[in-house]
Parts: sequence; C-alpha cells; structure tokens
Amino acid sequence: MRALEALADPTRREIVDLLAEGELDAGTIASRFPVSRPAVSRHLRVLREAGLVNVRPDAQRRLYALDPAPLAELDAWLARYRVFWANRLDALDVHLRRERRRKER
Amino acid sequence: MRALEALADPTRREIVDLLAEGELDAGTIASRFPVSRPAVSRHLRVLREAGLVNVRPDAQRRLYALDPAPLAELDAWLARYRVFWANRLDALDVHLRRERRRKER
DNA sequence: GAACTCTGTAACTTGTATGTTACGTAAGCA
DNA sequence: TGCTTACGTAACATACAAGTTACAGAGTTC
Repeated sequence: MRALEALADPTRREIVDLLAEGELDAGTIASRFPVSRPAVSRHLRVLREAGLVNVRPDAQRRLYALDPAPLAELDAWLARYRVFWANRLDALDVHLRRERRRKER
Repeated sequence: MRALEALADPTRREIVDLLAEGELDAGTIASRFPVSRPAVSRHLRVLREAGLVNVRPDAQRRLYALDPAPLAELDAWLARYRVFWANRLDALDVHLRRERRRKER
C-alpha cells in the first residue's frame, strides 16, 4: 500500500490530478505549484517510487505520465470496506421508508 | 481528503482492519500492536479526528467502531481514475495474482 | 566548443509525526 | 474510603519529510 503514503501529501495528489489530463514535462508541472522546482522534482521521485507515474525522456526534458496500477491496488484494498457503507445506506433506506409509513398513518 | 493522511500510517491501517471485524475497546486494540498503549491512543485520536472511527463510552472503557463515511469519500475520489485502469484490467489482474501468491507463502 | 536549457541530486534547515515514560482522571470494587 | 482498572494527556526525544539554495550533468543550439 505504498500508494497511500505517496498520496498523503496534497501536492502529490495535485500532481496526480494534473497528470490525469495527460503527459507533462517536469518544468511544466513545477510551474503549476508555489514551491521550488527541486521540491517538485522530489515529489515526482516519490510518485515514481510508488509506481504512480512513469517517466519518458524526450531530449533534455523528462515527460511524466500517470500509471494507474497502484490506484487499482488501492481500490482493491478499499473494496473490503465497500460493504460497510453499502449496508449503512441500506439501513438508512429502511429507516426512511419506515418513517414515511409512520407519517402516512 | 483527510482520511488519506490518516491512513498513510501502517499501524492506523491495521487498526482500521481490526475494527472492520467489530467494535473493540482501546486496551484490546493496543494489545494487538508492538507499540505502547499511549501510542495507540494517539493513533485512535487521529482516526477519530479523520472521522474514521467513533467512540462510545462503556463504564471505564471506551469502545471504538469503524465509521466508513470517509472511506466512501476516498472511494469517490478514486472514481475519477477508474477509467484509467479499466483499460488495463489485465495489468491489475497480473498484480493481484502476484499478491495472492505472495500472501499464500 | 561555448553558451543555454532542462532536470536531478547534494547539503542543509526546520516543522511535524511517532515513539517513549510519567502522570491525571474517571469508573468499578474491596 | 482506599485500591485497582482503563484511558487519555503532557512532556520530552528523535526520526523523517518537505522546503530551500547551490551545483552537476546531459542535451540542444549557434
């Protein structure tokens, strides 16, 4: 669950959000954030090590692209808990129906 | 996305896993981990502040229960990326099979 | 080949998260 | 009324994460 730790940082989440729209080079990514370029470079490294992004060299630039595999893994982890809020919604539904019947009387 | 930050810590993820099976008091939770009871108390506080658990007093004990609401929120955030791996189900499948084999060892 | 561009790494500072031990407090029990 | 149990909080130590500036290296351009 390395992805969770990488995504705990809000800047890295924003980078992921950004890359969801397409490949970008490091400089362009950095220009979108209020922190220095080296700082963004470090964030990109963390994302890379978590497998969330892939890099592709293009001349002297480096193009970053989203890799959804770890997100799928996170989704799989979350699946275990899906029944919890599903049940809760069912319970809420039951409650509302009961209330409605009660009021209709 | 407060839940993500709370879940970045592996101990807290384990606590959540534990509570998925049912309500537990603080002492019992702490006994399952190799860290001190106050440390676990702190983790429980973080989970509480993230809305991931609820507390219910019972005599001098405090019973903790899972609250899935923030997980549902996380699921909603993740939904945005679901289309990305929908195209790559084969890759996920490979990964999950690998994980399963690893855990079986 | 010299100068410029793009990017990552090194070295350092600083804030925060996680752990520890010591202590306070509220509820049960002799 | 003590004494025990169950927790949380305070105070402190320490590791680590994220930021900065300075620098190095690879590629492009003239």
